Amino acid sequence: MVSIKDIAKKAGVSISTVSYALNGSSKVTDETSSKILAIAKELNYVPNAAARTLKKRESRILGVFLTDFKGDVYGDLLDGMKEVCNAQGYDLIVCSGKRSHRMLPEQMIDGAIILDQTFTSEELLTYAERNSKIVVLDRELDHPNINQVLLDNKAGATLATEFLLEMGHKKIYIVSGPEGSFDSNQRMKAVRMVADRAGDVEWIEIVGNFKKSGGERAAEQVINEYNGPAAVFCMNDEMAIGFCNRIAETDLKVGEHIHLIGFDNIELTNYMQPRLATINYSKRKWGALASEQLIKILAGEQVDHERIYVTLIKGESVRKYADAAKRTEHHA
Amino acid sequence: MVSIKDIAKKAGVSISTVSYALNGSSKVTDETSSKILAIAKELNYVPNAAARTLKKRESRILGVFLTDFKGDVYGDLLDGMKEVCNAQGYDLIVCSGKRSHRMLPEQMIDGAIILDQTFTSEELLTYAERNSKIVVLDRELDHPNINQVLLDNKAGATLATEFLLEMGHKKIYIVSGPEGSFDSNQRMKAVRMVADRAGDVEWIEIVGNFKKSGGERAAEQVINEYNGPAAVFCMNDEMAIGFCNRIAETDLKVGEHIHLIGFDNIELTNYMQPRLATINYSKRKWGALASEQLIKILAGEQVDHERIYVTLIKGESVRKYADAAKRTEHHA
DNA sequence: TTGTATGCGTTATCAA
DNA sequence: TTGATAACGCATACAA
Repeated sequence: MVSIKDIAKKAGVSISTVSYALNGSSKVTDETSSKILAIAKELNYVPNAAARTLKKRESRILGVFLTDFKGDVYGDLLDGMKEVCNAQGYDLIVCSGKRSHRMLPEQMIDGAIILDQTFTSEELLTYAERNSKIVVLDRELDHPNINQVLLDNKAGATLATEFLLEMGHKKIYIVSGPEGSFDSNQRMKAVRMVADRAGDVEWIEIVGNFKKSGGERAAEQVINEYNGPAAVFCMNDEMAIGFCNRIAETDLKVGEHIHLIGFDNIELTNYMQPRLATINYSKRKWGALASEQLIKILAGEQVDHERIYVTLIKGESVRKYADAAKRTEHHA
Repeated sequence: MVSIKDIAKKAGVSISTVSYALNGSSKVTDETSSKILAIAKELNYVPNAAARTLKKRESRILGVFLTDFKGDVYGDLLDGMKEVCNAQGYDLIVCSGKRSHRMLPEQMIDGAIILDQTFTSEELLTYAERNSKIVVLDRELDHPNINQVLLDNKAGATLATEFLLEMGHKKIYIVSGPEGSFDSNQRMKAVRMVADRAGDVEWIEIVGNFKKSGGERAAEQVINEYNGPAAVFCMNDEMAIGFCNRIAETDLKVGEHIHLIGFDNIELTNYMQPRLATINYSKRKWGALASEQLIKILAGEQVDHERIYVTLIKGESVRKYADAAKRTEHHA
């Protein structure tokens, strides 16, 4: 490993001069500076990140933590984050798994964006209390060192539920996320509100897990209880896909007997037959905003919580109850 | 920030005793050790990663570099890597983009797995020469500090091409990856070999880019030149999807007029209508093996290059030429 | 068993 | 404009 000490020796100057030259300080003559730079290049000098981080007490690296690497949501989200980070002179690293948590308190990274169920809120608050800067995308958390950039879950769930009602459906299954999921709870509240206000709606909650398996299990129940067209709101697209997979093994048809809407508008929904109705939002914008907020906190700026707006995407996976009933009759 | 110095002060011992105690050395009495541990906990002590890395000259972090975060291939691959890394006491971070390259030479990470076109081979060789440990998944590179874990591209392309031939196709379009892509070049060689051996086969190369847009552009050309059933080998599934999307806007039908096979067996292909024929391999195993190799190199072990085996997945996107011709006739 | 002292590679303060 | 020197937090050889 070649260090500034080696350069200093070869150049016949002190290490501080080398440091200045390498960092482009104007305190050093152009002549010595260029000599030093030449030698640095010749020796293939590369600064040591650990030493720099130790001394400067910052790494210029931000970390984003994901529950797992498998999610279909992440591509654009991470791209949005990276773009902003890089533009602001930060690197972005993606981490997953419990043992990676340490990077935050150990100050390997300057701040973290959390979309990760393996962090408890207590854990995050502890880190925040010790002065870690954090942006959360998957929970509400109140702390001066924590900022929230959340999906407008209530608006999304309201849009989805109202869409089902508008299409004349009276029996609605809700497939939720895992117990304790913030997104799921928010969405459930909105569903309840809309359904209760509508009056003559029967709605049945099925606890899911935001994974395909949850959708499959929910489908199982819906199939068993089937006695006429039913509407289903899967609280994310991945479960909706699992749901469809299980339905495809039966005589029931999505968009005819089962009317299905998801949440997230992941790319795969474009290729489903029929096209899945779902809730859309800009993943890229979400990521970009999260990074912006984190960088602002790091700069000591005061920032408010942010919200990501959502829209309804209609798809043939949901059709009118009347039509559906007729078709079913016809079919029977 | 609380450091071992603070603990030492509070415990009335020296910093070295604290360091020993924290690292579970047997050199220190259980009594003092537990006292120190208690104080450490009380003060919320967390070791500083930069200092530890600087001193120990290793970070216990491995990095995987991806061309971008959007790829559909990555979920299981990264999971496989993470599993092995964590089991061996390493953390895994995922990086993308040119500015993240520095993490390798700056020794923020102990080693790197490369699946990233933004690295040139010269760059990687330079790092290897300076003693960075590297595993490449997307090119051949010969250096004591570099190991290869490559897909069996030739086998995959051979399987794909032979399948098209077996199904009676005589006109085959090949949609390649971007200029200079190792995977693409390997696959092309195999295609050439198989096609030339078969004799009466017309094959047309279309330069692609491994992205949807490349598939769309290729479809454009195939549509324009269409004069009867044609077979198409897109060198990855993503291009095959773009291809399908463009075809869907015409009267042509995949599996009837256009016979399409991809490469990668990404999840989305399960949901395509008709199901895309493609080449499959275990992404999880690929990732796991890459991590294993890297960790072995780091441990100073001598390792040989590895190969990931592939299999053919038949799908209704490719049907027999005879049938197809008949159907086309019927259709006309 | 514990303490002293040194160095990892940087940055940055203060003198020269 | 440059140099000597002191940190940053930790691990460890060596002394006590």
